[in-house]
Amino acid sequence: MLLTRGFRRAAVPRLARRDMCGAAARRTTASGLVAVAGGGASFHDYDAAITACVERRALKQGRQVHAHMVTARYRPPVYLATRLVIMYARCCALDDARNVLDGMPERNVVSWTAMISGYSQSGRHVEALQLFIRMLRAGCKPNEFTFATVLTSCSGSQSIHQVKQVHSLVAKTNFESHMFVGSSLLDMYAKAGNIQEARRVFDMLPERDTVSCTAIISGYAQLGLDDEALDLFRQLYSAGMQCNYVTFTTLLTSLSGLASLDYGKQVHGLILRKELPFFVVLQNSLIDMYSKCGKLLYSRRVFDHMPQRSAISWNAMLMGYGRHGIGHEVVQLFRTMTEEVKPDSVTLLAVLSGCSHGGLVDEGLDIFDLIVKEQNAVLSIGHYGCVIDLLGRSGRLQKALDLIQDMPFEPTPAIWGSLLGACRVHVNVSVGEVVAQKLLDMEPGNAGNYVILSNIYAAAGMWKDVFRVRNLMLEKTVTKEPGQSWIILDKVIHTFRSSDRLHPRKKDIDAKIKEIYVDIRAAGFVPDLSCVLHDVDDEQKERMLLGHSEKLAVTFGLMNTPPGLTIRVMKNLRICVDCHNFAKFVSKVYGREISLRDKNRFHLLTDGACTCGDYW
DNA sequence: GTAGGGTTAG
Repeated sequence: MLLTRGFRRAAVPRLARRDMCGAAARRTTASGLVAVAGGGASFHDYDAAITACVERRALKQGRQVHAHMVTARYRPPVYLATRLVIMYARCCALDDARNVLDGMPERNVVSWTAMISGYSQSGRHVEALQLFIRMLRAGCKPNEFTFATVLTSCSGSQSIHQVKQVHSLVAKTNFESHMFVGSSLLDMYAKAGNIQEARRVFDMLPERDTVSCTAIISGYAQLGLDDEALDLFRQLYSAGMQCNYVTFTTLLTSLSGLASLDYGKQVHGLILRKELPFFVVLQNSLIDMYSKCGKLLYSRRVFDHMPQRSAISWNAMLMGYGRHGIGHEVVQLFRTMTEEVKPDSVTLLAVLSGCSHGGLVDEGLDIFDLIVKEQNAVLSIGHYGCVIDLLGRSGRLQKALDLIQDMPFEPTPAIWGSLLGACRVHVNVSVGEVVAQKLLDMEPGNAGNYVILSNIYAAAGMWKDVFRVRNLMLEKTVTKEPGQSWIILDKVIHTFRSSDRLHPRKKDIDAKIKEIYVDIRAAGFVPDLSCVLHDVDDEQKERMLLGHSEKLAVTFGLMNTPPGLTIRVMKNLRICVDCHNFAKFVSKVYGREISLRDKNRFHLLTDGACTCGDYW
């Protein structure tokens, strides 16, 4: 039989077979398949041919082998039919795989699992789970392979109630402590947001490998528990964990969140020393990490040295420039990008938001028009949000309002919020009132909206309305996500919350902040009392403003770093107007550069001015 | 024979 010419399977040890099949396949598929057309092939011929197709993801040849079986009226035994399912599934021909599976008179656990895995790997998680249920109904007992696959689909489909059911099945069959099943299981819990349960599964694993360790670290990272992710990494690393590029990629995500430049550099060094082969994903993480740590030049260095880049690499770099308010670099890099790679929807988002943050209104709008016209791009509400931001920033508030009403999405509070912010900057009462009304209806408990509306009235000198709105606000119960700021000194993270009493050097900080206050008031600083949401007298408001977390962090930085060094402070929310102004004065009076990273962007404050141009 | 963790944006 020419199909497997020069290759005798029985003589080959099992372990070597896979490679031999590959080699045999390369030698035989092209000529062998043609030669086989006339004669009857045996089990071994079919097996070798299918194996070759699986290895090479050769769908066309696979179909030929399958067709050959049909014409030869060869009824494949369970083993061979299963191999066909695997072949089709690996080649992403899921419907063909399913046809073979459905046509099988008998199925075993491998056939079912291969099909489930096919669905799972193509992201068709619901179908994967449905098939798993059919498998159980058919009386087939799942094994560790099945569970590892099904659990992946559980995290993918985010069906919380199925999670528990599958888990209890896993526990019943004693696969909970199987390495693959266990890491799938903990990953599933982590992705469902239940990190405690994920940790419990992880702690119960009798053995741990790189994947299970990475999975649990990634669990913390995905939930934004960056501190915990870093801690756990350090713990596992000193206990001898082996890292690979996925581990580092995950870890870098958390370091980006923390903006921990020192650790970031250290991990980068670790990666270089390991002499890992080139991975685009890992380099992308490095670009993002340096950009979120405020070191855009390092990002660019990584970017420039990449032998290959994906769209994500470009996007990460574009977002970096945008985050730092360097609009012209965004536009320039975008132009270079279009010569090399096809931009995707995230690219457009990056460019638009970059133009907005960098103040390049017309450029941003031009690019938007161009892309919409030329590329028939699929636009998300995020894209509209950016354009509304651009229009708002340039003062074209009515146009922005029209766009909100015309766009094919229901506007979200974030969309209205961005326009309301623009109304405050450009003091537009008429549009502001319309927008605010929408927002107050949608989220009556959000104090921020009342504050901005009252600020608009105040800027327009409409004091009666100011009081009306503030009274309205006090009637509603308001909850706010607690703001916190942090600064990293000597690899120690110092976190501050508003009016924090927990820091061990609280007294020193208080004394220093009062000293600063005197200095900057003398230089012309005026506190913005409208930033205080509570109904208290002005003196109390001033005191509360001084308790804001970003001021505490900046003060702590001023106390503990030598002159000339940039003070780098991070905040989990958008920075407050009064604190922004405070930082401006500090930068001027003390001649210190201050870098403030808020939820959306960097503010680099030098000599009393900020790179955001006071619009954020 | 079938299996687990990862990058930009939100």
